[in-house]
Amino acid sequence: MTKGEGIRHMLDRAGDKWTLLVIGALEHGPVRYTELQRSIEGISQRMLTHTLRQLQRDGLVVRDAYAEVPPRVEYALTDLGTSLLDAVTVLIDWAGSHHDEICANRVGYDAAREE
Amino acid sequence: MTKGEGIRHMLDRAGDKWTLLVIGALEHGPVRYTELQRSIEGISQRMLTHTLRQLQRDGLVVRDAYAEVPPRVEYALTDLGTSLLDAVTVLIDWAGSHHDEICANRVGYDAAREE
DNA sequence: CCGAATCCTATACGATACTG
DNA sequence: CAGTATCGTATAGGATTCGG
Repeated sequence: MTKGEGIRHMLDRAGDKWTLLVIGALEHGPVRYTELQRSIEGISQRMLTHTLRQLQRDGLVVRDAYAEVPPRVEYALTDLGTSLLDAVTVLIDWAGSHHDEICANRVGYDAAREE
Repeated sequence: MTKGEGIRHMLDRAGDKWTLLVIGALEHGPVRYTELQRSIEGISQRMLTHTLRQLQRDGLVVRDAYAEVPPRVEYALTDLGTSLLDAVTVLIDWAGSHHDEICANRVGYDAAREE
């Protein structure tokens, strides 16, 4: 596989708005549907469900439903999902380290355009 | 910064369709505009220019124009851009390693839905 | 050769309402 | 509690054309 294909493939899975946030929310073990919705600020039911289905389909997340009253459904990372989280952590750390620098660059760039 | 914010911030820079591909294309030193367009398969002029401007603004890429005939413009990664490329490489490798596995999972998932 | 400007479309996403 | 269904919108991005 070429480098370009690798990047494209990765972005197809993780490039949307919520996928990485959902994976991040599952970092510490199984989480219930409602708990996910609370912990991921701003996500709608529609997108939470949709994102979870995508992740299930790719084998990154497993869904476990318990026949109880009230119903309980838990989602958890598979080994594959965990390995993606590890890989993504590097990028998250980079973003955290350089956030201020990038913001400063933007301010400088925009200021230069206005002259 | 929380983990959620870190993920969101990273995706705001790199989550679009072309950013990481452009950065990847600049891996081995300065590249001319037309050369970039050739090496990044499928990119339109509009998106190449737009993506380069974004990267310039964030300080990830520098633009060098030479007053020659014919005109020559070269783009290159800054140190910041190079550091992002390093962080992204981990994710590219992950995608390459697990591409087949994910495809197989999808086939299995879809087959199960059709029963 | 290196773009900018315009037009157009697909789709990702949010809001809302409803169900087992 | 854990979803599904429907609708409306915003925007990313492609195609095309024109300019320095």
